[in-house]
Amino acid sequence: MLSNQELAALFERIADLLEIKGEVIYKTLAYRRAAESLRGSAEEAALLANQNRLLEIPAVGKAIAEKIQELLDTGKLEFLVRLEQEVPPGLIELLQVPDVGPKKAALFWKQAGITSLAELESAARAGKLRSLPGLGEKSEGRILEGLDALKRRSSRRLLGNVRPVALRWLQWLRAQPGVVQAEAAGSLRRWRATIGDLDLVAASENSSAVMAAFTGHADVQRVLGQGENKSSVELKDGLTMQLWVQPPARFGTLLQFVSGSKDHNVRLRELAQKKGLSLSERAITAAGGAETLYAGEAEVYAALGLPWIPPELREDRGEIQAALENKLPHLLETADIHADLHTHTDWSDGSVSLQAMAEAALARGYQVLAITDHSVGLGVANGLSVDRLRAQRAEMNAVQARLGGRLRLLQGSEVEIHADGSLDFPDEVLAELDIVVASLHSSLRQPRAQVTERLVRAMRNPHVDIIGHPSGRQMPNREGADLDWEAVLAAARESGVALEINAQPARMDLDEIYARRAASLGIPLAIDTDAHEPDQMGWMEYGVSVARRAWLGPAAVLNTWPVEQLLAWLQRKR
DNA sequence: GCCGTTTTCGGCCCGACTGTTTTCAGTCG
Repeated sequence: MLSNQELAALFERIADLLEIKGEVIYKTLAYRRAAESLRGSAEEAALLANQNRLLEIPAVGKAIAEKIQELLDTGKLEFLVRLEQEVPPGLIELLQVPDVGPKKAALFWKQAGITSLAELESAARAGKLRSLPGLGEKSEGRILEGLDALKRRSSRRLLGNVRPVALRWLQWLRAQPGVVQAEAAGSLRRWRATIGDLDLVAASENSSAVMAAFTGHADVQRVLGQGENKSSVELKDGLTMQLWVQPPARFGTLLQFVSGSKDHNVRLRELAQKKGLSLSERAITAAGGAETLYAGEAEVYAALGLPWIPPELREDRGEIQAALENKLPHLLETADIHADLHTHTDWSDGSVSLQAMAEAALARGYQVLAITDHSVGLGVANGLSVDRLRAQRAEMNAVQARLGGRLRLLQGSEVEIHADGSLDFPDEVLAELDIVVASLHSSLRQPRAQVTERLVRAMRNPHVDIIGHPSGRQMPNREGADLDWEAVLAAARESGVALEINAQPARMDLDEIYARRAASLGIPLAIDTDAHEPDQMGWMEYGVSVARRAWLGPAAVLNTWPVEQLLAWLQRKR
């Protein structure tokens, strides 16, 4: 059974091959849009196909729907098989090289017989590229540098790793002479879980001085490009970074443009066009050619008849339509959170005492803290036996007595879900706890039916309150379990269990797609840091960002609820 | 290939930067 992600990858592949083949650009664009739309859809195409509803997927029309159906029915696609006979699939990897696009890939193939990265590299080293039409020595050199960069470059990086770097650069940028204003934009501003390049924007009347300081910065390894409005560098650790500069009067359109996403911007520009306007990073231009400049981003949206759209929503997942109808959601904010329901102490694999975690929660202004150390089955994490669990309750009571009414402690467990779906503690032990988070940590690679049934069985245990990091993914390397999400969500709704948005930057699990779908089904969500030390409680903002990208407001999230309501919910099945 | 109260046919975002091309094509975001 092909997942939406797998289908999307196949349509991207088709788009790449068509582009190299020289197909009209709008056809390849249609495949890419369909792929992106599948990625953003929580409803599995397989399910929609059964209900004859494939055409409901945005950007999927008759031709692509038929191809999805064929892929689901047969696991193959005749159209793609033929395409791969026409265009060598090895050419697709050439597109990863900076400065190599479909036209050059086709040129290398047709005029030099190159069909792989290895062949491209040996041709470049032998000086055979410079004689191709439209290329010279410099192009050949850039391609060699690009091949090197490709080897150094790891995949996308975690938001949690890049964000601190970005904030330091922003501080540096704001301190440069002539810089009036600066922001981090791009996927960082949209809080995507992973980041490719880092995009910074600045307002200045003296862009060349700012650009010179940027490209001359001590951390820069290599300058990839330098102009008046835009420069691009590779840092010593391999991260690539862009800086865009416009005068302060144009900062609004610049910030809007660089924040993306690309698809959001395309939609916005189409909307502008319908109004007879042309939107760019420099201005909004009327049909007659008269420019209007915008210093602020909200005014750009206003000029198009829209309320300001929070960056987290700018993924072309219906936000422009919602804005047009004045139906944008009121989004959750970190300040709405006053509980963390999944944390660890030195009773298991956390690094500090229960008392220290409680103080950290107080320092954040929380009203509720759940301590959920691991259960005995997770031996590597020093999981608690039943005896130790009961001993921990005694310590918790003592700490609670010292805290008085300032913070409500909940004794919980992050209880292992065994490979068969049974739990690591017997029911009578779970019944003693204030809160139970059940999680998968092992045997994540079980077949779909098995791992789904396992999770469903755990949810049906009447003592389970929350499913922790439901997919089990760990970015960038470990994929989540191959779950049948519709079955998981149906079981969650039926059993009254909440699903976690785990805020660890490497997890961010549920992701925004399934969090949005879960909330639309009325399933409560819990945003938890899974902190193993006090500082990690600061990860809450990453969890909140997932919720915002999922269009969630405070009401959808357990840890914003008034304490009495939360406690009542925890008692719901007892 | 998709899509539509300005269209079921004829559109489909816009500009910066680079290299090679003497006026522009390719790539990128």
